[in-house]
Amino acid sequence: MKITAQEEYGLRCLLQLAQADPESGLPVKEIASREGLSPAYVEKLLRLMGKAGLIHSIRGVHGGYRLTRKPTEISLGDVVRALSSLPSTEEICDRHTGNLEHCVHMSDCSIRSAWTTLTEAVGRFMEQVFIADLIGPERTVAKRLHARIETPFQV
Amino acid sequence: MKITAQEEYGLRCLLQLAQADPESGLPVKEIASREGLSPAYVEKLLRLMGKAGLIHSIRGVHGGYRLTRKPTEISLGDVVRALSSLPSTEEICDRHTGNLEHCVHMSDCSIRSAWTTLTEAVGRFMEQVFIADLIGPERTVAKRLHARIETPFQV
DNA sequence: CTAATACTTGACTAAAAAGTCATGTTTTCG
DNA sequence: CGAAAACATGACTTTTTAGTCAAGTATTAG
Repeated sequence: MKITAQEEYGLRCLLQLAQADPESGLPVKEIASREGLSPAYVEKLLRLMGKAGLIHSIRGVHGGYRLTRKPTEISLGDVVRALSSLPSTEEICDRHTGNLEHCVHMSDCSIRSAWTTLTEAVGRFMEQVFIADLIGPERTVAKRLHARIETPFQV
Repeated sequence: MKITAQEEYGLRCLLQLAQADPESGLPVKEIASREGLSPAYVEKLLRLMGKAGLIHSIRGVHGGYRLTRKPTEISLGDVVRALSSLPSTEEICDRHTGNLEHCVHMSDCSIRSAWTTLTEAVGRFMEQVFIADLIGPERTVAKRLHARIETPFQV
């Protein structure tokens, strides 16, 4: 259970766009150099987010990428879904069938309860956090997230 | 952000041990056939959990694997750590440095706040759930987890 | 003491994810 | 109209993760 490379780098690229002038857009090269990534890789990440409708591009000399929506209207969940996927219980059950066609625990699976509980909580978090919330100094952002989502997983 | 195959299958194998007679232990072959996995793969998963000290084995004709601790004393976090790792913020920052030696956001990273918040919540969940909690019918387990962890990520 | 059961290990292969490359298209500046 | 800037894309290579294999060692029943 980890944050994947695509999720991490894709989010960073999107955040660059969110912080750039919304009128002019940002060229791939510029994003790549700001993040220390190869332009080819940044293209690929932007492509994924473009397919998901989060960004669009303008070709030609003064081209570049821009957000299609405001940073207040793009959730962390939107971004992660574009780049890989949020964990979903169905996916786990469908993919992890071992050597058989169906999972042996199909009808009654206690592990499913655990993943569902976890998965739903992670999903809720990701839908409540917006790109706009992630702009600013680290401390400020941390406070903002904690204020928004009080006592996550309270005991 | 997903549950990995190793985490899923490893947990299933451990749960088989938790449900088996603690005196006699369970042979690899038996676990494999109950879960629809290859014996070779089950060996590998058990090896990982053995290294983490969660289980131990007895060789010979009446051998097999057993838990070293009671199911009430093994957390979901213990299992996931043995099989892959819980997401940790340091790991993300160390591994995702792009083409550079250090991450460009080293000194001040707002994304780190988001991953830290999420990561800590997931970690708390995993430490609060024990293998013993996962034994029983799906509905029962679901209720148990929800009762234990009220309104996770409350709005 | 030997055959059968069962764990042990390191090296191997296969599949998926991450990241790159080459080639092409669009737009604008001079 | 070129040349340059910048996006577009499919195929490719590399790396990581998943899963298998072969050749062991330990234990016990007979």
